[in-house]
Amino acid sequence: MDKHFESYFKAAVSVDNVVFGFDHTGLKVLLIYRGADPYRNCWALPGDLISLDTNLSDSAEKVLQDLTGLDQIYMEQIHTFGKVDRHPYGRVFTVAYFALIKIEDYHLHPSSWAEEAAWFPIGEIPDLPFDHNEILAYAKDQLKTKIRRQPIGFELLPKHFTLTELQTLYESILETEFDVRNFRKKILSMDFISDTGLKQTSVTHRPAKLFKYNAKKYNNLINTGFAFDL
Amino acid sequence: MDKHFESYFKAAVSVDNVVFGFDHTGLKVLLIYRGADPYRNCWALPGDLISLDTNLSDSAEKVLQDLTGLDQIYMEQIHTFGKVDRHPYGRVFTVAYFALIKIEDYHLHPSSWAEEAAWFPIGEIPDLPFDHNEILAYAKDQLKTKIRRQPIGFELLPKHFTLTELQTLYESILETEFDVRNFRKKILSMDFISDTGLKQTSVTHRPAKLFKYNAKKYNNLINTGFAFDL
DNA sequence: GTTAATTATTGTATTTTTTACAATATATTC
DNA sequence: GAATATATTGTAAAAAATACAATAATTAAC
Repeated sequence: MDKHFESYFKAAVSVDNVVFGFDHTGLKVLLIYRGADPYRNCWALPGDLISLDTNLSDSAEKVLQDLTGLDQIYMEQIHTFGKVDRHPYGRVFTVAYFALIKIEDYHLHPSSWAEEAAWFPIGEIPDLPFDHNEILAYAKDQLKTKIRRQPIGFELLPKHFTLTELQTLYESILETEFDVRNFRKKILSMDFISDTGLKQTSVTHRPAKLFKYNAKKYNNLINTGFAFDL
Repeated sequence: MDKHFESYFKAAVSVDNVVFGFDHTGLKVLLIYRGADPYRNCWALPGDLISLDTNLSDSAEKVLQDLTGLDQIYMEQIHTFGKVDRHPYGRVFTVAYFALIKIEDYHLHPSSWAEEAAWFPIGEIPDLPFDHNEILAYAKDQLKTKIRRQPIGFELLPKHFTLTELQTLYESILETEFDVRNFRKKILSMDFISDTGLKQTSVTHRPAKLFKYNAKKYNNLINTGFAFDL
């Protein structure tokens, strides 16, 4: 390698995950309380510097795995942020991912770099270090766009869910309202949500039917030119 | 800074641009003939390592500016590629952008790192170094998705264009066909393509009306909830 | 066990959008 | 002016989106 190249190999790259969860109170983001410098003792997005011997996507998955202990999580790269001064220790580019998890599956697994982890309602995010507020805003925007065109909303719900829960999810994320009858007609006509035959229990009113998302049926559909759109 | 961090600051980051152009023969990509190692004397995507003192987006714009001499080009970050072994000189992450340019505005401005630059039809791309074929495939896919939902097709056409040219552009990129009457009805009903009052000259048949894209009208529309969709 | 309270479920008519389809118009060249 | 080439336009049918409210199933309270 030419001597000329050396000056370029002085950057670091990190991954930052925007982990979304959802419950009856609305959309939530998982933040960690930093236990190490820089910005020790701040709430921040879970993220980490990438080791030179780890692939980019593996790094993002590892951060999430360490944090949640969960496997097979829906994850997608959204954007890379690279302003010169975004990190106090030097030139650090960060690749942001968003992840969708079923909040009920989550149990606290703070990593070496996190003293604590907690869900924050999307409307009550504190000031975050680095450019994490910007990253989060970008991720929220992407989620809104993506959830309308791809069947990823189900990643945020329990395996079995009611149509009311599904509608509430969409209304909450898209910040809009749907007519109950029309929403159900549309969702069911897509034919990849199937009735489980089960019903809610322990509710104090008429129990709703439980449905599940059928990924196989969806995949068959898109091969025939179908496009999910809400 | 803790000694612990030093091992992370040994990566480089580059930008690679997928520059699309369009003429009556179809969609094209701008490749450069590398004049420097590694992969000297290969056709490749135009790109460059990022200096530590340059913002990410500025780097991407500079590569394009050096190459084309053009300003105010439509550009968008698409994805970051970071496999461990993608670069022979060390750990290099690359942030890919796509750019859309009006092919007629382009005049050759090879940079220090490019001996030559040329348009390649999208169907006749040679084997490229690094993971550039993968990046290009990703970019093409993104273009297909994006061009249906945002009025970016106009970035590839001359300022004044005929509806036939516009239709051919969409048919070519989306690899589909539209009915002439329905296409025109739909486009014109959107009301942000305006008749210039001009007509084609030097054609050997009935000359077509020339239209132009009205970005101001489009921006007004989206503020009223309108969503472009083709 | 009847009533109240709470949420779940379902249908239809109207409007809007999409689709399918072919004849006429305007220019040039010979 | 006849031939050639592309541009331009309308209408009917089908499909999708919208607007709108009454009935059903469960638990809790009495």
